[in-house]
Amino acid sequence: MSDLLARLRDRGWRLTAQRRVVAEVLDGEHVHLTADDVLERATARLPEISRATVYNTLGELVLLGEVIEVATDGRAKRYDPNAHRPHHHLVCSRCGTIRDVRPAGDPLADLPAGERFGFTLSGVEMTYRGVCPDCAGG
Amino acid sequence: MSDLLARLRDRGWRLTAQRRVVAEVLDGEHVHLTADDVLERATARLPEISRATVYNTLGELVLLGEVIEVATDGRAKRYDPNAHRPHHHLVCSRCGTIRDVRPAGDPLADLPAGERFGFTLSGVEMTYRGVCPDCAGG
DNA sequence: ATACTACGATGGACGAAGTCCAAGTCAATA
DNA sequence: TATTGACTTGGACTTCGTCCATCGTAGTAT
Ligand SMILES: [Mn+2]
Ligand SMILES: [Mn+2]
Ligand SMILES: [Zn+2]
Ligand SMILES: [Zn+2]
Repeated sequence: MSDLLARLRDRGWRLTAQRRVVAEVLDGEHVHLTADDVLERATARLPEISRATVYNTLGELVLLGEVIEVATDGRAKRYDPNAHRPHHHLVCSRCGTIRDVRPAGDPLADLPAGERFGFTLSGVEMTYRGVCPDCAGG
Repeated sequence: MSDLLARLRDRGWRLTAQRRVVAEVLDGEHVHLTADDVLERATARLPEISRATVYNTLGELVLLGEVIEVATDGRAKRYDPNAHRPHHHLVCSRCGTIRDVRPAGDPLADLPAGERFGFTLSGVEMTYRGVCPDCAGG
């Protein structure tokens, strides 16, 4: 995490209180916050931060490859700091909780040539759906 | 397609000109239109149709399992009439074209128990990304 | 330490996508 | 052909996100 701030400084980022707070809020495992979640938590630490700055900072982190945008539903995008180890997502259909998962196998290789329509493939996103233990009443 | 209208009538649907037109517009292979696309094409056939009716009808078709909602990006949802044979999607990163694809293997089975976090799995969506032949300049 | 300045922050207007509602219309039935 | 409840309509509203003119400040130079 302070690694993150160091990387950003190296890339010429001006280290402002706002950017620091957004980076702090995004720290952790299985973190998939909406921009408004980030704004809310950032505001708790730095009351005068603005919505525009949260969006700006998130957008920059995405461009730098430090954060991944996840769109598991038609609602607000989620921002995922776990950008350095590729993974997929498991989403609870009831409460929306999202977990990071790593399926076995190579899904890219599983797309036969006859099903590629001449595309040059670059990646694949998988969204597993299910019901989490809490929502199943276990 | 007229199968569709028959199924809908059987399920107690009132067969209006608007619903007929929406169903017609959604006919075909590799069809993934936004609600506004549907509205535009429906308006060409039935000028007085309203946006609300397009959304209402699409929503009903989704509930009935006749159409699938596809959210491949953070933009407008796409509506896919190919609901009866399960498939995944291949999306061009440049132009946004979407093709239906059927990867080999069973991606659900590829999620190890240790990666399921106690969830009861119900399905998985895969979005392959790449560049289509047209956009690659071939 | 102080001044400078370009980069970043701000808030509010704007836009895109989608939902909701009260009032009017019409498909199906008798 | 009369009836009626389901369907349609336009517009207001909500949510999510972008844009922009202006202000503030982090980093640098002196
Ligand atoms: Mn994740
Ligand atoms: Mn499809
Ligand atoms: Zn849950
Ligand atoms: Zn393309």
